[in-house]
Amino acid sequence: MVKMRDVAKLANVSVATVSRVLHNSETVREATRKKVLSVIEQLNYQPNMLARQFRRNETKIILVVVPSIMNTVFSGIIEGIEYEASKHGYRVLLGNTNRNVENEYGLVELLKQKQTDGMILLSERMDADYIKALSEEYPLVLATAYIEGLKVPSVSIDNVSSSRDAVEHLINLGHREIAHITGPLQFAMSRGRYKGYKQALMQNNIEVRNMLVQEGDYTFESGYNQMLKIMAIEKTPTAIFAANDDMAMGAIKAAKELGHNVPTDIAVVGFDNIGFSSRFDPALTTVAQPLFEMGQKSMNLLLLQMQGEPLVKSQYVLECELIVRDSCGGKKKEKVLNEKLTT
Amino acid sequence: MVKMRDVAKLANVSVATVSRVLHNSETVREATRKKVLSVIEQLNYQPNMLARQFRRNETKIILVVVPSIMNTVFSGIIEGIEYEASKHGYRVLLGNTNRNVENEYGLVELLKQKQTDGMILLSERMDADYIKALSEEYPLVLATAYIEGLKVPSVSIDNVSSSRDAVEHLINLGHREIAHITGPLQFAMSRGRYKGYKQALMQNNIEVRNMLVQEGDYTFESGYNQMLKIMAIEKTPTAIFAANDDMAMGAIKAAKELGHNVPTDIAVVGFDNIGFSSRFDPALTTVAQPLFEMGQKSMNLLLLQMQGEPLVKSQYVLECELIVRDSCGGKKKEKVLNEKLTT
DNA sequence: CTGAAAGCGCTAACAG
DNA sequence: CTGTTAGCGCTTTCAG
Repeated sequence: MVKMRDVAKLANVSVATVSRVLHNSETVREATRKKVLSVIEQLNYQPNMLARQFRRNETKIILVVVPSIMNTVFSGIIEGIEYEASKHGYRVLLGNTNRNVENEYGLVELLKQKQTDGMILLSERMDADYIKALSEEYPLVLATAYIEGLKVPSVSIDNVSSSRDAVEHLINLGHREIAHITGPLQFAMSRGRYKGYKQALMQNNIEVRNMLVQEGDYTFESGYNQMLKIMAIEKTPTAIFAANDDMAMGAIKAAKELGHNVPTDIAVVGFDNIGFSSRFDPALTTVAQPLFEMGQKSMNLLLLQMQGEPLVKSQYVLECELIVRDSCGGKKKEKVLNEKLTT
Repeated sequence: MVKMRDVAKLANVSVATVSRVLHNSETVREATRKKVLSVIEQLNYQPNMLARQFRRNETKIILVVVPSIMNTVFSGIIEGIEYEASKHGYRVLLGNTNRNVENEYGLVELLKQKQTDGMILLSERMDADYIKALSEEYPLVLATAYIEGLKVPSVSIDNVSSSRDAVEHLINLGHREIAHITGPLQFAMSRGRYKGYKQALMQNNIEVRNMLVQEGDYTFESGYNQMLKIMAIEKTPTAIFAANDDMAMGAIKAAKELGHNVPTDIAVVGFDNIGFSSRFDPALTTVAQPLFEMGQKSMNLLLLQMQGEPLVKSQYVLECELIVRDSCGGKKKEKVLNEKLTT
């Protein structure tokens, strides 16, 4: 392996000069720089990054911890992170936890051992106090997840108000019997979306009926199953608000199987605007999170920390947008495929 | 930052001994080991991995280059890779290229600069000769992709025979007018699947009609558009074989919009068995790749290379399986949700 | 503008 | 079984 010494020797300069050339230091005579560069080319010299990282004690790599890589919500955020990171000379690597906390703790080691300069967490499985402590010692940002009460730098959405908006849309369409399929209620996110649902009903003087609220686990199957349960009760609802798109689609599948038409018999609204929601039949009305922007914001927050800046504001909440498609009957059936679809 | 010297000093031993304890060397007296370990705990010592990596010239990290993270095919393979990697003390990091060759070349730098011990490529965008040269110098495995003629270690499926099987299934159901929506034909994968389609027809004395073959680009939209084209020709087909599930679903959407029923009017078969294929309406008949196994195999091939073993066999082709669901009418409509769905 | 030299923290001979 | 010590390749003062 050709190293800096070899370059220096052949170029008749010192290793220090080679190093300077490599870092575009201003204090190198043009002729010297040219000579060094040509020798670098000639020898096909590649700096040993391990040595550099060791010496500088930084890697220029940031780690994004994802609970699952096959989820368009995460990939959307990651795109924003990558965009912003590359602008600032950082490389993004992903650590997949497969929704396993153990793996999450394992990846944190990379941070502690300085193998990555900073970390963005796209989940909230780890112990809150642990995360808090970690964030005091290392550059860390929570995206989507947000720990109530803890001042850990984070970027999230307002689950409550965006759910409220979604449900209000249904109310405005004339629905009064609206069911809700929640996510697991141990997650703040699920509770937030549930809360928004209740607020919308209450603000419109609609009674919240417990029977109409069923807890799913964010999977398609749970949406399907909870929908069957909901449709088995005496006074069936005319609309469903599911806490995510997967469950919304499961619910629609169940409704169809029971012989109901969506949206004419039952209107459905989801949450997340996953890639498939526009392709589903019927195309799903859903709440879109500003994923790219969340990624950017997270990365910026992380950069500030890595630069040692004091964070004036460390918790950001971004706006969601309700995407009205066919599943809620809120707009006339029109030609599909007229919006940009992501795969 | 507490370092080995600090531990050594407090434990009254040399740094060498601390290092030995850290590496479970047998040649340390139990008492000494205990003492060192307790001091490590007491000081909350974390070895500086950058130093270790630099010194040992290895990172124990392998990099998986993915063209897109929101693709269940890739995530399936990655799971297999991770499973096998962790068994052998390696950590897996993902590099997302967003289907951009530039990014791919950029990630290769990590390998060249020794920031990762090996690399698994889940794509084939880079120049074949470049990959070949790279693989001669560094541990490298191609998964799914496979470069015709080049002896780069790879794990793939037989696109030709698995497509042939899929199309033969349609033929066995009585179809003789079978259309094919291909992927971009500059990819060997697309050509392979196309070839399998033709072989199936020819082996059954069915004429291959050019009009029935349309080139898509693996997106849902292209499946939709090509299907519209296909259904516009005079003698419309009774079955469609799409080169992937996304296009198959797009085709089904088009068929539905044209007033055709799937599968009674038109049977559809896809390829990949992506997560959504079982949830689609109708559930999609498709070719499942042995993703997990492919991941395992790739990682094993990589491990052999990293251990400097000579590869006796470097190219592996694994078997696919045809999953018969509702979209081809090949089995009676039955209760859904009876198979394990992945999200 | 350039060179000499001192390490960064750890590992691995080698010597005891 | 344990300690001493020489670097790994690079960056970065400090002199010149």
